[in-house]
Amino acid sequence: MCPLSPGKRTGRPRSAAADRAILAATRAALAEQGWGRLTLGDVAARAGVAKTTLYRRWAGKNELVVDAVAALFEEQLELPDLGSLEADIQGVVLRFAELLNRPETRTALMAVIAEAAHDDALRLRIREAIVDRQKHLVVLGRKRAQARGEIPPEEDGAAGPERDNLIFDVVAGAVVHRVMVSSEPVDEEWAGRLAVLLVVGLAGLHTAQDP
Amino acid sequence: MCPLSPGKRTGRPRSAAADRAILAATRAALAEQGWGRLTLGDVAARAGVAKTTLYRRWAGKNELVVDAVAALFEEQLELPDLGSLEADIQGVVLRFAELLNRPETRTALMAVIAEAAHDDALRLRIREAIVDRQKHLVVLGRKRAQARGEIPPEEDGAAGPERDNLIFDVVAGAVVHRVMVSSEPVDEEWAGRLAVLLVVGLAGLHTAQDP
Amino acid sequence: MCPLSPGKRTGRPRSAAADRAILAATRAALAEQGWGRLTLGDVAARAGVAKTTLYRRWAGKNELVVDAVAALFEEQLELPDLGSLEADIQGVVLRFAELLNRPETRTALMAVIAEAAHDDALRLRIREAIVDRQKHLVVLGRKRAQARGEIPPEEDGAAGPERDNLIFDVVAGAVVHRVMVSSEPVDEEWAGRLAVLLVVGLAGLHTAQDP
Amino acid sequence: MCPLSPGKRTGRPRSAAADRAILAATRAALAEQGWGRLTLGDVAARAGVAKTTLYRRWAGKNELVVDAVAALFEEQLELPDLGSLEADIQGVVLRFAELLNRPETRTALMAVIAEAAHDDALRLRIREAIVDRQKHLVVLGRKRAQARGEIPPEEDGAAGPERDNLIFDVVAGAVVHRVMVSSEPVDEEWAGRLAVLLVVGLAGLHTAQDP
DNA sequence: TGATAATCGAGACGGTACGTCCAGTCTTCGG
DNA sequence: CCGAAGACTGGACGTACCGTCTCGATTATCA
Repeated sequence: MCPLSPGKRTGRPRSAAADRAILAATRAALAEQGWGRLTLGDVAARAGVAKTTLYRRWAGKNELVVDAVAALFEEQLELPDLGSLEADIQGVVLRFAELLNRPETRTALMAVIAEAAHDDALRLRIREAIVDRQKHLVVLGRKRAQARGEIPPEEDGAAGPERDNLIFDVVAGAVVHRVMVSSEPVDEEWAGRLAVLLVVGLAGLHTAQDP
Repeated sequence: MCPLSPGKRTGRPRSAAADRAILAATRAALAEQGWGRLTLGDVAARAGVAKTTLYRRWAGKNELVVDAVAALFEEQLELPDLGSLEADIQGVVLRFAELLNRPETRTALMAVIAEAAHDDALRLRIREAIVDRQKHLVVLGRKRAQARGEIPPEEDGAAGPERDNLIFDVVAGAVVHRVMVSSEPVDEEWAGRLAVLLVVGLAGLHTAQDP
Repeated sequence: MCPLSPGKRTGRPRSAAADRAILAATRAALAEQGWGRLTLGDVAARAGVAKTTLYRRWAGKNELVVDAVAALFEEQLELPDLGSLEADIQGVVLRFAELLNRPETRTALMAVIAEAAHDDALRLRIREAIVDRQKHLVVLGRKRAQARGEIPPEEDGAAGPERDNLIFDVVAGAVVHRVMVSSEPVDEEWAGRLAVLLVVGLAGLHTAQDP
Repeated sequence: MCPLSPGKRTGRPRSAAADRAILAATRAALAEQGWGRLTLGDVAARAGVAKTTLYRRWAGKNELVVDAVAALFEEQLELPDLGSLEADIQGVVLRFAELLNRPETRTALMAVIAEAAHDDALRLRIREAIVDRQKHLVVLGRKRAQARGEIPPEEDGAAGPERDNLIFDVVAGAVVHRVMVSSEPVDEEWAGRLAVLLVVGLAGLHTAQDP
């Protein structure tokens, strides 16, 4: 997630403040203009930095924006323990939606995902910086539910992780789609319905798979 | 889904052939170059049309691409009648995933959604041209299932449409997320699991709501 | 100087009013925008006429403007008989300068001359429509002066017409240069000095040629 | 006569070579294509320079062409010392006519003058870059003639400069008119006649003014 | 009284150039 | 060596006109 490796040790050292200013400026510009109108010249100007400095540290728009966005996800997402699987899901859905409604995240996340559609390296970078952190929450939630006895303990085999992935895609996908495409609010009611759907459906998956 | 409204009746009428050629050229260019390298000049040249003609009908890249992609959804997305709700869902999921794996759709859809994050008019256009058509499938699927007796008939109230919207966001969101973010294949097995999750979870929603 | 030949006799006849409106609109637009920003679309709009109508009658910008300008010179220039060659010259210089100070003439005349720099047909058209009419004044003025006995009568040979041409170029050229390039006023004083210069110089030419 | 003022001192300095290449390319393109077909894109390409560079230094076609042509006047127009006022005038007239017969000058000079008819800034630029240099020749010629005793020494008052201006407008105007409008050759004979007219007329002006 | 024919308005069409903007690189100065 | 400033090439942008065309609607003369 860091800029291009500095590597050398002689000469004037790079300003760490500049790095922070650039990333902040990137987020601000992105929120205002969107990906398509985001210009590196504008970012540099906002950060009070020369374009040269910017290009010395990042290879291009994509890399810069991914780094800028990754910081947003760094500490925002954690799984609250609300006593039941259904409540936990509802809680994390609400948190995630809240994150997606902040204009900087809203624009930035979709922009990098879109750009990743034809850029494998960028996709990998997104996975490491953002997605894997989220996916971890699913595993954690499942383990808690198993500990509570809400769902049966892990059977050995590929079915478990596959189920985790399905849950992850459903939760993240549904929230993103609701917010970005349907552009309707993710409130407690909607989140509750999604949670019910998942908990009940998840039980159905278990019985369907190992009868 | 159509270009900017003509509205008048005098003067030389717009060539319908040009419309078709432009949309086809847009899809071809999109598949070859990707969103970032797509130039309207190139599209015009491929379509054998002047740039002016293109700008006379669409306000910009985004609007053009939405219309170009919408046509794909029109012809590709229909609900197969496979005998059961679960099979129907599985079928439409597979079709949708196939559509999302085409390079033109893959690249275009996410890019316009990202751009729509800060452009209300574009979001509206996407909704009309693409999303509403997809949502119609959900309604159709529910009615078929009710006719088959798989789910209880419509109760009056807001709960029905809300449930449709939830289903829609879950199906579309999960497929998009699986393909674009997790970048893992949507095969029959995954689609089957998602279908089970939904059918079972949907039943749970009914019992949870009107016990 | 007229529009393209109609030639036929059946069908709807061309509107004579349109012709006048177009020429007037051309002069107006030319005065406001200058040659470089003069657009035929604008002329058509001002004249309340379709572009088609305009192109049906004139082959292009040049032809249209020459015709539009020629009308200005049609009846504006005549030689006042003020009793002496010097006074006549002063008078015609003042009239010509006044014509050149009207914004429509100012812009239009120079524009067509400039365009004629690389268009022989246009130069010919200008000569016939505008220049020859002016040159006639020189001949007329000389004859009057000879009748008054101010200058010796015509000797046979090429020297006479050559001298007329010189006078013509000097008078017309000096006025145009004063107005357009030096952009200083052509007042009675300046016109008077030019007249003296010419009358005295002209006498010098006679004695220099036939001693 | 120079491009837009730079003013600052930091950053990469402007390439002087680019300036020369652009002006040369402008003259070449002008000679080949004429004013109407002169394209700034073409000029840039000929000069091996990006269009941006061109627009960074000149505000438009007119300004660029004025500067490009001004260089020609700089090197071509000087006053030969041929021993007498009459011979000097004849000489400079022939040189000026030769300059006006070059296709690049012919086309360019009239076009910018025409455009200046409704553009004060452009008129000023022409004056500074071209006209004042020519006018200087008149002053120089008069001083030489006074030194030779051909015309009386300067009397104090406004009459002197006014007379210079008259001479200037007559010489420049007559030559331009002969070449551009009458389109007849400026040969030694014609130039000689003009010189006689001026020298004799000039003397007449002196006696008419201070008898 | 129609038929025929050229006109009219409106405005879309293929083109060409425009002048602007941005990406990414390079060059200079100063710290 | 770093950083700010800013000029550089290159290429797409969206706009403006050009001169042509295709319409439907007039308006004349000829049959």
